[in-house]
Amino acid sequence: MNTVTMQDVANLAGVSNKTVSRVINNEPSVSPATRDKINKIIKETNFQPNKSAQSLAAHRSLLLGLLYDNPSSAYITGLQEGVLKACDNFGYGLVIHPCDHKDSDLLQNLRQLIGSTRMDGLVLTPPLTENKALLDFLDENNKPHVLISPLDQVQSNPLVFTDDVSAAKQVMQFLFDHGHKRIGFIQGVRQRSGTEMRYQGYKQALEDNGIVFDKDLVAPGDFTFESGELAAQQLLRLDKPPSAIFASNDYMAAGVLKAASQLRIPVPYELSVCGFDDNPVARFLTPTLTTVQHPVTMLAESAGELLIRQLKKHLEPPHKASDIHSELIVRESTGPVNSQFEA
Amino acid sequence: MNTVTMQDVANLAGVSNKTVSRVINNEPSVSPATRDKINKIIKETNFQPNKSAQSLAAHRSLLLGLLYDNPSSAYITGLQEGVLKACDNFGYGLVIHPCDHKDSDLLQNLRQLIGSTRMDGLVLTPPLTENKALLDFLDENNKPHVLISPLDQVQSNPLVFTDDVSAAKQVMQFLFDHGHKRIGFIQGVRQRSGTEMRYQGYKQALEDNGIVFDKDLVAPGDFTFESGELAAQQLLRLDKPPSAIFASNDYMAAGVLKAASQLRIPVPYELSVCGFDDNPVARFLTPTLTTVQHPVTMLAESAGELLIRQLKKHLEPPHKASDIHSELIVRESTGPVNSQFEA
DNA sequence: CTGAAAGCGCTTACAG
DNA sequence: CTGAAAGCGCTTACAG
Repeated sequence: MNTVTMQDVANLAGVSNKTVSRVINNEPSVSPATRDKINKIIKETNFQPNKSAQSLAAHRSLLLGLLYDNPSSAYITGLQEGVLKACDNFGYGLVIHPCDHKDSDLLQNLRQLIGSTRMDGLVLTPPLTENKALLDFLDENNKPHVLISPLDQVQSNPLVFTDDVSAAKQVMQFLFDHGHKRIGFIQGVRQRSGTEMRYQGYKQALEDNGIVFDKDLVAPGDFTFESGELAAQQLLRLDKPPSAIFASNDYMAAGVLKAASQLRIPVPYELSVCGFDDNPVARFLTPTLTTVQHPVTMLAESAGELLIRQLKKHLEPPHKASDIHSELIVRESTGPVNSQFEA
Repeated sequence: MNTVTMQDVANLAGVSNKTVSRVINNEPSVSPATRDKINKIIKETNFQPNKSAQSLAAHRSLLLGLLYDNPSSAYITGLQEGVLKACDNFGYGLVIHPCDHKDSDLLQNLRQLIGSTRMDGLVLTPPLTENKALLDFLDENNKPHVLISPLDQVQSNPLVFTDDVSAAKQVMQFLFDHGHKRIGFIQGVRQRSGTEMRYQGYKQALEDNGIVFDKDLVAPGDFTFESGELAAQQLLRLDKPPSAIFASNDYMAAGVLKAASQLRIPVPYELSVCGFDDNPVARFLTPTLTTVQHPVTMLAESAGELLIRQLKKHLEPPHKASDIHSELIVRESTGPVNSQFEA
């Protein structure tokens, strides 16, 4: 296939390979004329530097690692798309690594992976972002890493984050605006920052609207469909059931739709349902789900860029963090209280 | 991190680096004693060969490429999981490459990708497996590739396949067994082998059961939710509507559920619905969807192994193809004709 | 069964 | 602004 080497280009241009190297790496101190000539030859010959040779000589792999442990395929492919975009833009390759955050061999496997790929840096996603042992391990081994995560406290690591508190408040405000006052809430897995932030958003929105918090309207969940179904059964069987349920993610919201169907409660006429994440499932349900779009691809691209900037000394220093906004997506599963929509 | 080199291991073992190389690559003609001693030192020092050096010296990247253009995230992550497993087992890395099979720059982008990564071989999935120009391009550039695809004709390329005809027949047989005689069918994108095979399965099953084919019961679709909804509306408004609808994939089956809901036709009491693929959405719908599990992870692992065998001369020659079976998953959306289930 | 020499295609550190 | 030399850590081709 492409077997042109840097030396070939250098010979054609009548310069040393070092000068070609300078052009490839965008180093300064090459005369414009020389640079142009070399670039022209690179284009003509379709020269592409050999990554293995670059890595070996420069003691860096030009590889980024992407670590995740998430049950949502849509989240994973969104992540990959974003990080790949950043990698492509800066000449990096990507090593994907699905893992199990509860596996006791996690660190051992990771040590193996890093040892064999020599990846230059990593992008981490929840719940791995909350694994102290993992973060310490990366620090000790001097592997730069950027986290993608809801921001719930000051972090010592570079971070790309969403503000899940305000996103949850948006959902609540939408429901208030449609006349709902008794709004149920289904929590996610405990001790995950996103879980806590969405719950805070729920509570703050109640307070901002002068509605007294009622702990009976809060049901536990673990982000699974089944837990959403159970939680909804609990909420809908209350003496004074809610007129709307806000689930901390879309899988649980799908479970709410199922529970409502079994209890013969028509959505959205007697119950409004909201989710979180804008998982594709939200579009395929009947009725379709009102939810919050989680801008995972943009987050991932930012995270990739942030990481690469850290790795490249001659680029500006990394931003400490960046905030990307979520967006409310209104669909059929929500409506005014006791709405009289046509069937 | 791990900065032990082959030379370090050789020095510790009192042999030349060539001998260590032989052990690492499982080459024959090393005395058992020497091999054991070297393996022991490798373990103690936690030595892992530098991939960049291996690639550079051996003129191969030890990288596999995975190409896909599929709207289903679950399909993509399933693929990746399988190919990654094969890669891990044989010391290969994986380069993932989402692409657009309708993009006119497809080949140009691919040329770029292959040139920059030097990937040793590729795994292709539909619809890329049916892109003649792409396959020719890979042949011309001498890049081994394995296809994952339904098998509808003799293929010149190594292939891992499912038999979608018999899988579709399984679905039909299940419906016949429950008394259905008028069964609607929603087709997928034209000229894709899976589409044609599932349709063949539908027709063959009718014939095998002595039921006359009725073209009014077949509606076109394109694998999207929306197309399934439209097709179902068409079928359900027939003078003699079907008592069951078999959609060529789960997204379209989800659309059928929506259409049924809007037409106030209760599923499964007055209509049974079947899909194909066992996409996660099938579990989250209400009612849950009866479908055919597409064993994509197993297919992908087989494809990866097949490809690696081709690349390694000292392993046995590649099997020409292998067949992996699909499995029917029965869920709530199907039942006997006019079933009187409890609500 | 084992090893010495050359080389893969780049970058680094230095010199000018 | 440019280049000559050494070297990154392996494999190849050969010799014994």
